Amino acid sequence: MTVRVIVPLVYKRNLNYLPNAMKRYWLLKSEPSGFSIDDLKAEPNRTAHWDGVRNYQARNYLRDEITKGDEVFFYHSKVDPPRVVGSCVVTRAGYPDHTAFDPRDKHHDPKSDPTNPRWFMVDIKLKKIFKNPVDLATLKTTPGLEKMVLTQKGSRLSVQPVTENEWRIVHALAGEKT
DNA sequence: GCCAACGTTGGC
DNA sequence: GCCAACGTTGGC
Repeated sequence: MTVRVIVPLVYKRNLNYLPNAMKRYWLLKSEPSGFSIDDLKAEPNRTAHWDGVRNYQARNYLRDEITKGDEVFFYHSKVDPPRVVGSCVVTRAGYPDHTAFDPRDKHHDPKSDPTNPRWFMVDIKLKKIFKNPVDLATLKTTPGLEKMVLTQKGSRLSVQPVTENEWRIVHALAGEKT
């Protein structure tokens, strides 16, 4: 009898190398005029790839940190009021953003090529559209969210980490269960 | 639509 | 490697 043991050899995360490593939390910004949470809802299997990020810090999170099973807030920017509108789960960890290779694409980047991709994306699946979205002004005045990346002055990172406590507080503000 | 805050580029 | 100029983000 042959017993096969499949051992994952490489984990994307340097620090959390156990299979049951605690999941982490993130926030993704999108202008709803381009891609809204309702657009995500309309996608097959309510799942989409998060393409078009062209900022190195955000890219590093997408490529190196965010992994399957992590949870993310969906945030609508450039609307009044800007607000957290729902939550999603990551269904695929970082992989090359193919839109960078396409000369006809809005986000084309000739410096990224398939043999050495510069930009990455993840897949997310819609979990919940909040009945009561949480607007930025509320986040900025809520105790416990003083250090949240989103509430910092001048913060414009479109992919950002969220602590577990921030995750809980924002859900409480939305009247949602975590 | 304005513009402050950021991030990137490129001359030197 | 500095930093001025430029481009972008995103609240307001």
